[in-house]
Amino acid sequence: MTSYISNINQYIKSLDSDTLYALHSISSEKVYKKGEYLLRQNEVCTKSYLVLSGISRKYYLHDGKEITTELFFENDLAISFESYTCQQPSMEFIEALTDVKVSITYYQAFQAAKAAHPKLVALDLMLAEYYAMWVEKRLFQFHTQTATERYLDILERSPHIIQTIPLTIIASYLGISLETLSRIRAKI
Amino acid sequence: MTSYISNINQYIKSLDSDTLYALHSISSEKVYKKGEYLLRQNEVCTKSYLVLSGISRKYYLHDGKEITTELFFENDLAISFESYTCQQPSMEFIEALTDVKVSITYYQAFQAAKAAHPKLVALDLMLAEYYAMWVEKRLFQFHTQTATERYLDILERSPHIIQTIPLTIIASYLGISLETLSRIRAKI
DNA sequence: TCTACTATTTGACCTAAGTCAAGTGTATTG
DNA sequence: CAATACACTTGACTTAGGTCAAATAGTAGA
Repeated sequence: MTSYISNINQYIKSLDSDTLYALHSISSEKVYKKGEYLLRQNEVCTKSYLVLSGISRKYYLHDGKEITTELFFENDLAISFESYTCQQPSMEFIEALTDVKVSITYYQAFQAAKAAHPKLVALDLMLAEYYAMWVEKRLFQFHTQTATERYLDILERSPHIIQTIPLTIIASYLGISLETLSRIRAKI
Repeated sequence: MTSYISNINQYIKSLDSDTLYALHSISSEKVYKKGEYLLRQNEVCTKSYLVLSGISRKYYLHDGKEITTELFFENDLAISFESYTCQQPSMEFIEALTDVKVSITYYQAFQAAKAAHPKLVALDLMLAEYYAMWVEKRLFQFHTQTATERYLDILERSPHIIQTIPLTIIASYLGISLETLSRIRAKI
């Protein structure tokens, strides 16, 4: 599954220049300042954001607490999946944790491009498959790993996360309280 | 998201007869007896199973315990998603909980059909999107609901599950121990 | 019907993680 | 520099749910 991203990249590289041009022509760059929102709750996610630089996160509120569902780094595609797919109001927020440069593509424009360039449908499929596998893996981790194991996993796989992001957000991404995360860190 | 299934069904109905025929011509029916396996761990999920009748489940083993990840009823598409998508060995088993009649479509045949009938790529995309939203929702429930709430949710939404399926399996689907489920039931 | 299983319940105790509250440290800014 | 805020830690206590073990149902076959 990890290699699936390289599949996607290979597929993009293999696209004819006509299709690639169609894709580029509907994308535009934008910079969000740290703390700004790319998407707010109840808004419809009408755009996808390909992160060019910086870090952002997706979260929702539950009982007044923030539950971080995804962290977006360079080359990640930041959307609220259900809101984007169904073009319905989003439960989730997407927030810039640092200054973030993104390439924006509107849902409608991409749909039109898919109609004109069928190869983009296959690309969309690969992206949806990748996301489904990613969520499956996250669910799997919550079932099989303790909080400590999940923390160590991040620490090993993506140490840059720990350096850059406040512990409150890491804790909420790990599905634990800030205090518990602090204790886990003290033990190690 | 619930309505997304009807989107998919509408889309299937809207397909031209040529595409529909291509789809039907690569599918075949089969019956699995209660207790038989549609897929075993380490096998590659080379087929998709559209459940026509009966119930089956998908699970994996962790520390000797079975973790049920999905229950399949009539009209559900039973696959091990990552194994099917990447054509890699599966972590998961798919087991018939009752006698199950399925419509089988081979991965390779479906890929070929997609190449010949581009509208099937869009169908595949919708199915992947639906699954991604389904897994997202399940993750969301594990984050926001207690075991009792999750049980009540099933009880309300799909009471037939509780009647037909042994509690051990329901407990493992809810992510709790059999004993805890029994206590939850005693309280209500 | 009796036996042997399997399914479910109940009890006693344990543990990971949450909650509330009170620190300490470290920025940032007026 | 003081002051306010933010980031993190630590302590004391609570709780949901797990584990192990034993007791009851149910149920299918000899």
